[in-house]
Amino acid sequence: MLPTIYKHRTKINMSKALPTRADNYSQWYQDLVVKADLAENSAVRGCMVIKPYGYAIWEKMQAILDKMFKDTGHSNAYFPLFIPKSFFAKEASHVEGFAKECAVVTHYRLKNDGKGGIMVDPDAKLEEELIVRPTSETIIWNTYRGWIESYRDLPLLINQWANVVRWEMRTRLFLRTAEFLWQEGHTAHATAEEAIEETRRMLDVYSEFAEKTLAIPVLKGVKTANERFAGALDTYCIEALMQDGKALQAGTSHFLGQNFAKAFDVQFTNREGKKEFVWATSWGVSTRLMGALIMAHSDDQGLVLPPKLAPTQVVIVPIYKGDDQLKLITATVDKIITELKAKNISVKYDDRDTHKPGWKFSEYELKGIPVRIAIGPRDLENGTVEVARRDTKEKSVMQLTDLSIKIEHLLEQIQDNIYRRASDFRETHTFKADSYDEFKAKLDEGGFVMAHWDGTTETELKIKDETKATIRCIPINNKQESGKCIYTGNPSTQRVVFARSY
RNA sequence: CGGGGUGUAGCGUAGUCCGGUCAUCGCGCAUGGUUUGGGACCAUGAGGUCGCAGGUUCGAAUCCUGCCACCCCGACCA
Repeated sequence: MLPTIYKHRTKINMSKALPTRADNYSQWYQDLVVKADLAENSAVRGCMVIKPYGYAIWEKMQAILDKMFKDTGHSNAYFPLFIPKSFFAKEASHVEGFAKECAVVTHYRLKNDGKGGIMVDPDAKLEEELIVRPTSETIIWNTYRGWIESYRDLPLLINQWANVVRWEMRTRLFLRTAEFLWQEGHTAHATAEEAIEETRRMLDVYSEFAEKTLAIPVLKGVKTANERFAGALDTYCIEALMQDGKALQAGTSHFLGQNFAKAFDVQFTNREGKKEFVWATSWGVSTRLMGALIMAHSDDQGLVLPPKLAPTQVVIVPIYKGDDQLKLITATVDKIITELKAKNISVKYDDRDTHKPGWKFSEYELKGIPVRIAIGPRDLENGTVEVARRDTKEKSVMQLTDLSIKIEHLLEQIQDNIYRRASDFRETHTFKADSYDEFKAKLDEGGFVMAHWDGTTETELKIKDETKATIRCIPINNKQESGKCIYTGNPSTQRVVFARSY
C-alpha cells in the first residue's frame, strides 16, 4: 500500500458566501462549521479536529455543566480508555447495542517490515482484545464492585469527562463523529426510587442548561423501548428542534435498574445486614451540543451565539484614517474595555490595520459575536459609539455614558431573544395529527408531530420504515387523552412526539 | 457495506468527450504603494508529483486497467 498524501488547508476562503439554509441546509451547516473556524475534518476518517474557536465554546459548556454537576453533589474521576472484551460481554443487551460500532485493539507493538515501512507485529497479539470505550458502564461497574460494600458507601455520584469512539458509517462534524468528547455520569444508589430520582434530577440539569445557557427549548421525555439505551430500564431525554424541522436528541439520562450491578456483582449490605444489588444511573451530553447550538440559532450570514457561550461577547472595531486618529480612538476604547471587563464581559479590540472595517464586520458576523461596537472620528466628536447586535442585526448609536450597563443589558436581551425565537419556531412547528395522512403531511412540513400510538414496537417500526419518523419521546407529565393509533386504529391513552431526526 | 458522483496550487475552478505550447481563471498568500463608517485598489511576485500505480502512444491531466481518498443517498447511531 502506498503512503497517502494528505492535503492541508491553511486558510479558508472567506469571500465566498455561505449557501443559504433554504437552499441546502446540510451544506449550509457543514460550510458554517468550517468557515466559522469551529472544526474541520481530519486526516482520520470520521474524526474531526476541533479548532480553538470551537473548543473555546465547548470549554464554556464544560465549565457551566461541571459546576451544575458539582452543585448536585457529583465528583469527577477518570476511567480507562480501554475495556477488556470480556467486560463488555457481561451485560447482554449492552453488547448487542454497541457491538456493531466498536474499535478493537488487538496488538501492542509494531515492527519494521523489512521494506522500509512498518507493520503490526504478529507476535504481539494481545491475550485479550481491548475495546476502545464507546461508553464506560462496564469498566466503571467493574470498578465499583471494589468501592461499594455498605449502604454507607452510597450514593456514589461520579462523573467523567472523556472521549469515546463509536465506529459510525456516516459522520458529520459535531453531530456524529467516530470519536467525540462528552461527559458521562455514573451513579450508584441503595434504592430504585433514589436512582430514578437521580435520573430525573440530571435530566432537569440538562434541560435547564439547554434552555438557560444554550437558549434552546427542549422537550423532556422518556424513550420508547425501541429507542432505549442498551442496558437501561428507562431512558429519559431532552429533544430539541432544529431550524430544518428535524429533531435532535441533545442529552440522555438512564435508569439502569440493577442490570449492571448484577452483571458485575456489585452488592451492598443494607441496614438490616442483608446483601442487595445496587441501583444505577448514567447520563451524558456530548460535543453534539455544538451541533445543536449551531443549527438552532444561526442564520445565512453565519453563527449566532448566545452571549453566555460566546468566547468573545463584544468586539470593538475602530474606524480611522492614520495613526493619530487611531490613537485618539484607542484612548476612548481603553476606557470602554476597562468598564466592560469590570462587569465580566469578554471583549476584544480589533485594531489590526491589515483588514478594513467592512471585512471585520463580516468576519465577526460569521463567527457569531453577539455585540459589535464600532467607533470612529464622528463618534469621538459626539461622545457616542455604534452598537450592532448579531441576533437581529440592528444597529444603534449609544452615548458613552453608562455604556457598560447598556451593553450588559443588551447581552441579556440577546440571550432572551434567541431563546424566544427558537421557542416560537418550535411552537409553530409542533403539530397534532389524527390520521396517518395528516401525520405524513405534517412530517413533510418539518417539526414535532403529536399523535396517538398503540404502544407497540411493531407499529413504531412500521411507521419509521414508511415515513422515516421515530418517536422522539413520550413527554414527562404528558396529557392523558383517549384516542386511536394513527397507524393501527387501536386504542391509545396519550399522544407521543414523532419527528424525523438527526 | 450497497447505489451514485468527484479527485487539477491553500480554497474554488477551466481544460478530459475529440491525446500535440494547456497546465486556465478567481480568491487567498508575499512585497511595495495608495486606502479605511459594510468583505478596498494598483503593481510585482511565489506557489502544481493534474489522487496513486501500471499500461497504450513519438507524445497522456486527457485513452485503458487496477488501487486510494473524499462527497451525496440508504441501512446503523449521541
